[in-house]
Amino acid sequence: MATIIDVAAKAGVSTTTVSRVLNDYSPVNRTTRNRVMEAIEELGYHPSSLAQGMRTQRTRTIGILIPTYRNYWYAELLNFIEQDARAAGYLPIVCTTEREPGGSEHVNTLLRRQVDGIILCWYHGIMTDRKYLSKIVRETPFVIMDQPADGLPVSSVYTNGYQGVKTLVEALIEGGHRKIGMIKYLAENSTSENRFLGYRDALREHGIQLDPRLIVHSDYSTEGGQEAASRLLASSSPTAIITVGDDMAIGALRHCYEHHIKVPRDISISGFDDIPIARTVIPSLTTVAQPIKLMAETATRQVIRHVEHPSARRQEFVFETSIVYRESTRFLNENGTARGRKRKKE
Amino acid sequence: MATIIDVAAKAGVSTTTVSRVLNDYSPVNRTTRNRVMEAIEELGYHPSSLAQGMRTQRTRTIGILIPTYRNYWYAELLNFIEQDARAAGYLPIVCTTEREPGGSEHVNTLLRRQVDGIILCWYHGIMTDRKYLSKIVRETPFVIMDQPADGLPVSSVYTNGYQGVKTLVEALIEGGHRKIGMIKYLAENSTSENRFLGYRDALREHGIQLDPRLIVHSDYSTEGGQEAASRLLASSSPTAIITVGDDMAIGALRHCYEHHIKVPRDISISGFDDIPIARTVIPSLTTVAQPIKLMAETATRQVIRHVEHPSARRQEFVFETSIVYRESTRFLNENGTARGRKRKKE
DNA sequence: ATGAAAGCGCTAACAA
DNA sequence: TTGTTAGCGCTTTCAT
Repeated sequence: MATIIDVAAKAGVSTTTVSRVLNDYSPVNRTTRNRVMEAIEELGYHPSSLAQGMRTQRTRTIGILIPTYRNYWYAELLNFIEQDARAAGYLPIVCTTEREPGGSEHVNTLLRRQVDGIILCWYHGIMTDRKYLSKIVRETPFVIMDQPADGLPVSSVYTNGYQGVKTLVEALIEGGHRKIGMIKYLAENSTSENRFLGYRDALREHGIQLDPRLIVHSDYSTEGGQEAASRLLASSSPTAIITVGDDMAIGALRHCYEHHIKVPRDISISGFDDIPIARTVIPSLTTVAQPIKLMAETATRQVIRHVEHPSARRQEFVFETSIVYRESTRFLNENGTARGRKRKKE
Repeated sequence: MATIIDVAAKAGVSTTTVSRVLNDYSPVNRTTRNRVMEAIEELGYHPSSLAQGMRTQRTRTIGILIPTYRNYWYAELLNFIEQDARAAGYLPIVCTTEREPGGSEHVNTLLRRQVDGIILCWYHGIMTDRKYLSKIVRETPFVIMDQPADGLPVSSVYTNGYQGVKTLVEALIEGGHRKIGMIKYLAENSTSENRFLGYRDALREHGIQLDPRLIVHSDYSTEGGQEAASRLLASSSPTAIITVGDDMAIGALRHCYEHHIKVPRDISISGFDDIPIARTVIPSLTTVAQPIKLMAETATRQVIRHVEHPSARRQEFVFETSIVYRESTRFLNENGTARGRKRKKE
């Protein structure tokens, strides 16, 4: 690979001048500039990001920590983050934490690479080492997604899952459902837990007793959802099942199909996230949608802002959800049907 | 961030010694080593990959070029590649090319970052600039996935899609299907085209005339598949539809559902890839499976091999597919049913 | 067993 | 408008 020295030699100027042309600052004579440009062209020269990073102490990379690529929600998120980061001249470097839930290992990997900032999609088990985390966030701009910052001096971007699920469950109750099953994730995962609390409070406010047999745990996977639905239906007979993730809901659809339980005739099913395939599965999935594009944009913009203005105020961004009613749910009475019809639907 | 100088100062040794401890070469006195380790620990020191990369001209990163994250096949691939790369001490850096099909822009981005090697998932439109590509592959280890190297001095990893589709179509024909629709991608995309040729030859060898109304084009997306199915069924009435990608097949399932065409009773549908959700969709999808884990492993191993042994011979790895029969296809006669039953099934 | 010093490719004071 | 020079943090001869 050609270096700046080669270019300088070829153009008959100093490396400084080449650098000036490259970075387009301070006046450079037109003819000199042209000579340099030509040399760059001919040599197929591209400045080394490594050397630039060493010198400027800025790499124009941001690290992204997600649990896995194998989840439409994160795929979608990455898609938008990459788009926005690129537009701002940054390159995202992604680490998945699925296999090493500790996470601090990955943060180190990113830090060693001198990433300028990190977007952390929290997850159960990850970064439980708060002492470590609270030290790191002082040195590197951080944005936490999916969870509140919880005292850490970082910006955070997440959704009001509590209200989303609560609204959905209220609609189901008003639609005549009383026995509503819940497939959730571990209580330690506050994202899942908040969604669960929305479910609990909706029931409570409608005077419905919480039935432990209607609550089962699972991971966020399709297989997990399928298996959880089987457990749920073995021990109780809900008229509706809600889940804290679309993948699990899709798994539940599959379980019902295999056991000749018609959705939504025999049972209503809903998810959370509104991943792209939610509208394609059969039947299409009622779900609580997060404004993912906006969230990605906010997180990216925010982390870059902190990089470029270290003293910028840390902020918390909480987005509201919207319920998307599709084929997988139905209301059991006139009232519910009527209310359902009034809602956003497709 | 603490530097090696800070560590050296704290431990009362030279930076050379610290480096020796870090890289674990040449004898270092036990007590000295311990002092250094302590200093490293106390300072929370991690060597800068940037500085290491500058000095050694090796960054232990590999660049991955894929069209998009929003496709289960690539998500799956990334998952395995990351796993294998990490195990070998390399960090993958992913660029998606969806929005800039030219691709060379992205290769430059990666090259500037001094990636040690690149895994390129070819795609229609990407890297049509062969002159550029043929220059680059001489400087940086490359592995091309999904396509043959086609004269370029690089290793390649792909599947015999021709044979996979041919076998599937033959089974369908023997199962009584005569009018078989095909949803493919552009002819310029050799991956899609090879799969198409398998279809064409299977028909030809069974004396079935190729009917242009049975062949429609689409992108690799779910929406595209849905829309393509609608076009296909508007102009002809196949008893089966095969596609060159699972996403498109899932879209086709959706189209049929919306138009009360029962799968597989009224029409059989199949995909290609065997993405994880193929077994979950309703009905579950018959598809041509690629040995993705093995392919990811091979590509990763191969690119690292070229990095570490520049003179290593370039190789071509062609994998065979296997047909996974699921619920979305049926045979129209005894013969087909019998043959179908004998096949790998789940 | 340890250290001094050069240099990887670039940028930014400072000088001219 | 252009060039000289120092130095970012590390590794690696070459001495000692």
